[in-house]
Amino acid sequence: MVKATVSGTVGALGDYLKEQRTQSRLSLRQLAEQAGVSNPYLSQIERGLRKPSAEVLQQIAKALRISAEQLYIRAGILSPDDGVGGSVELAVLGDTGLTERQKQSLLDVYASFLALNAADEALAPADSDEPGEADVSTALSDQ
Amino acid sequence: MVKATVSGTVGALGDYLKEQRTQSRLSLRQLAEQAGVSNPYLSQIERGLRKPSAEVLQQIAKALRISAEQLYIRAGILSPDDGVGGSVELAVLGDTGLTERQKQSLLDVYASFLALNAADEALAPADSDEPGEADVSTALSDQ
DNA sequence: CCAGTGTGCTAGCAATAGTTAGCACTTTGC
DNA sequence: GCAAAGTGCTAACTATTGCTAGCACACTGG
Repeated sequence: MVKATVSGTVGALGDYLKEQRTQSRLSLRQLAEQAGVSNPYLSQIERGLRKPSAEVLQQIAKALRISAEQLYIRAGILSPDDGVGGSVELAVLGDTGLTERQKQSLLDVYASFLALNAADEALAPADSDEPGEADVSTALSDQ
Repeated sequence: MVKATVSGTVGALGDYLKEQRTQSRLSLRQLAEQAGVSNPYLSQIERGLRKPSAEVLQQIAKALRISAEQLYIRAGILSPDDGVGGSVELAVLGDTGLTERQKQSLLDVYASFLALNAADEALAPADSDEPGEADVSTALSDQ
């Protein structure tokens, strides 16, 4: 079964989209209705046969509670560090949806990752690619 | 001269777009070339006659060094504090010091926090049955 | 005065986004 | 066993995107 993507990148978007949808336990029709598009069309987007318009993509992202920009990035359409090079610390601290403790925890984890990588790099340089599907999906204990 | 906006919101996007372009001292053709679209088309977008596709909008935003999400928000298409806690996601995804798996983990934790708070705030469990029992420390040690 | 180049805009066409109607398959309940 | 309602997909059509060619106006400098 060959994959019939219209143009490389779109397939990735569709895959990510579907992944997010199923993870949200939404049926194709449900998401389609929430996003205000027809279900066949959403189906085609997920299979990479169509490229959604800006408005449609926005609606879908909204329905999935994710950023459209993130959708682009994850789909490989937009390079992560183009004009949007916001620092993680600032973004986290400025987030109004997090408590102070949560911010602290998040930044601790972030710092740990960076430290870990720094140590790694010292030992074995030249690491860049990995097919990461690290689904932690953890509901942590109360913060 | 009838006001010829295709649909309310688009006009706003066009206005903001033009504002950004002139502010960057770019001619219509210059921006069009940088964004990889034709100048007549860009013109039409600015006047609210056409709604650009997701890809085109992204290219334009990139050429203007602004976020497409910002474009949406400023144009009034997307409400600022909607589903878009996006800046954290963007910052994390754009961080070159993290591996993909680490980004995923971090964002999962972040999402968990948000979900937790949302549930709290609404005082409505609205639970969707979380399978994972992992914990921050687990996510950490395993990267 | 008029070629040359810059600006943005209009017209008309080709490609494709997004639609409604309906098929095939699976599960649920009577 | 089979209606009913769920899932996703195909097909044919309309509406819109985004293109190329070219116009009208302003500003240069020869």
